[in-house]
Amino acid sequence: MINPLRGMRDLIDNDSERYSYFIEHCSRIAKNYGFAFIETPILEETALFKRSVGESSDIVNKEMYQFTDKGEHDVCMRPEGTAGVVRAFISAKYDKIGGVKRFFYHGPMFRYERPQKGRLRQFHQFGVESFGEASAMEDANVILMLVEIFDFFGIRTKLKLNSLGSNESMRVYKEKLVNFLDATPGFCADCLTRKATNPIRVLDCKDEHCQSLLKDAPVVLDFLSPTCKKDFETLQSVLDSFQVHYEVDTKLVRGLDYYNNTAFEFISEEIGAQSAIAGGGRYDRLVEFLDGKPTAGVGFAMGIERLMELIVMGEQKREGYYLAALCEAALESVFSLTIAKRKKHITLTSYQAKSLKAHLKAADKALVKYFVCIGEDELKNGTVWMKDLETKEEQTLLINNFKEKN
RNA sequence: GUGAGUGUAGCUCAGUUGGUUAGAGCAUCGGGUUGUGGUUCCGAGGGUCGUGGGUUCGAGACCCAUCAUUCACCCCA
Repeated sequence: MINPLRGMRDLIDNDSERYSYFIEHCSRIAKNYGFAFIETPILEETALFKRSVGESSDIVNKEMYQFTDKGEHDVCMRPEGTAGVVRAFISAKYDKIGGVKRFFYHGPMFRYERPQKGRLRQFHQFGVESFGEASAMEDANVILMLVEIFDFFGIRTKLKLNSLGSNESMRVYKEKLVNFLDATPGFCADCLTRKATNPIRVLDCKDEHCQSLLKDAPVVLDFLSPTCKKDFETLQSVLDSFQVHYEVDTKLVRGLDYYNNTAFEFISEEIGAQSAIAGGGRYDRLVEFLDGKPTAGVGFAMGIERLMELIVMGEQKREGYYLAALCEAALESVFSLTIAKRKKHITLTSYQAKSLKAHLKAADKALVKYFVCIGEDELKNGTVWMKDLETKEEQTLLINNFKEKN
């Protein structure tokens, strides 16, 4: 028997239903917010991710499904969605045209990691990217959209918010932080390596001792320029006005290099250690990184598998017909009735003549609303016998009347 | 990449200190005399006990290896 690869799962039965339910309503909400569907290739040039996600990130360093294809191209299965959408934005020359463009996407992402609860090698994200709108109102806009999505699905979340500032202020901040780390002994081994590779990652170390040492560390927000500071205040006041609860967490840093200013993360406490269910922020320099004209950008991505654990589906209601033959002679007309009924309704049938009881059992299990059968009596009279499996009402009607019935 | 736990029927699991033909519940299928489902009663099918080696008169139980899986670290959605 061939099993799926490690960390890869089939979307089947209950899961596939929840998946399409999730996509359906996220798409609807995204469209209402002015976003249009985009689908980009799963396979891209490796350079795209190296330049956008960043060489210092673990995603690029050790988690990419990277290989050389038959044409000797260095390619990679996308580990996240933003890079591809930005590339598509530039490929379509929208950076040159200017104006505002908003996209939403969903689909599989690939990271070669050790699987655990809420973490797969092939997983799915739903995300949005907004281009050309520099106002902090747009940051608020995408956050409000997430809030609406979580409200719709009845998912309880916590929102964490931070501002990373501009490129320059971040550079100054990192310097100060490294100075602080150098002057403070006692950080764990992981933190010491982070200090060299990506010092701001020290801030979200889970080690309690490290966290206590960080009490006196410099804080990003203190380094913001007046405009960045004002933008962050605007964002907060909009969220306040919509009664969106959030916590400013100056230790929130994102693992991807392209973020500036607003960074945010939605957390759930009900799904294990991998608690981030959505994350995003502003990336005003990313289009430029990928050879486009400087264009403001902001977006987010949600981890669909993590969210699916939190979605409770309502009870399935009965729907459609089950047509059955009680004797061999009725099989033909049952089948042609079935085909006719399918023009308008979900219609199931069985190709075998069986006892009424056996058919009723099957119809019941299939959760149809109406059971319809033809046996010897009906055949003789040109009728069908119909039972509503919810109300238990029964009736006999002429075949033609049944055909025309809605 | 690191650490710990778990692999017995489609699913959830029993299986005594190693001892005959490996069990239950659920699910599936069939039946309970006349053409009535979800709740009942009876019956049936379904297992190379993850795989490979070893210890033993004898292994589902013990040992080693291997694979898979789960959880956590790392990291992230």
